Amino acid sequence: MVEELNNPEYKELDEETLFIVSQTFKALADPTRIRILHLLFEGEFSVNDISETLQLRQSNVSHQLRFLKNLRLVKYRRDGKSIYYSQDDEHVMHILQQTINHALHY
Amino acid sequence: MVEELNNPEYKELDEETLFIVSQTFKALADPTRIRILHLLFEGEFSVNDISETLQLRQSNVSHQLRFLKNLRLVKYRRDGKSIYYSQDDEHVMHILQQTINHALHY
DNA sequence: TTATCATATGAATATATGAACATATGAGTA
DNA sequence: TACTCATATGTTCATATATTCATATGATAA
Repeated sequence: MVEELNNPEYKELDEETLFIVSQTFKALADPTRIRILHLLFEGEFSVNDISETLQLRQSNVSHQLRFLKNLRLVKYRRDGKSIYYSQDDEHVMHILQQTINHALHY
Repeated sequence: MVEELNNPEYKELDEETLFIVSQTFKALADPTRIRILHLLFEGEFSVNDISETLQLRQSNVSHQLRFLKNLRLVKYRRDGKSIYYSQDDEHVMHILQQTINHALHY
């Protein structure tokens, strides 16, 4: 049997997986997006709600939401003139929650 | 009782937590660092091992390891002329593993 | 149908990041 | 001690990213 430390059979991650994983973490790597997702733990919010609660420019919020929407981390629905955003990826939100808790307790 | 969507009691994350969390995810948000950490699932490797296995410049590996070391995601020990790196944060490595598996199955 | 309001988009800019090269460092060993 | 080798560091460059301002879009309500 071959030694683990010198294992010639090591299988690298394929490029697509690498891309998906890095993109996922990139979404969580920015303080503004973390603040938005953290707010969405509480429920559903319009762009304006988010903008006012977090004191961020409307366009900034909109740009970040587009990013999160492209990765399917959030979903939205229209109600009247407003568009309400909410979380749409349990797995990623769980990881965020875990990591926040981890950070809070150290 | 106040409506959830308009909750005046919402507690934002404090700045330090926000920083730690974003830094942690930043470490995992780059394909090169993911490849290095993924390799470290297999055990302990010298800078040269990593450089050769992953076909990366020595200085690039060294820079990335410093980043990971600053966040205490890896540790090292010297043996002879080489320095061997290994994982040093179970929690983060677990999250990486989870997310890789998640990506692989979708 | 038109006006209005909420949201999205585009362009510009400042900053952050990743990778490369050249070279310094410093422990091990001859 | 002096040399060598593995690793670390400083600098530079190209690219990516976050944010802002100005404006477009498009659905709703008058």
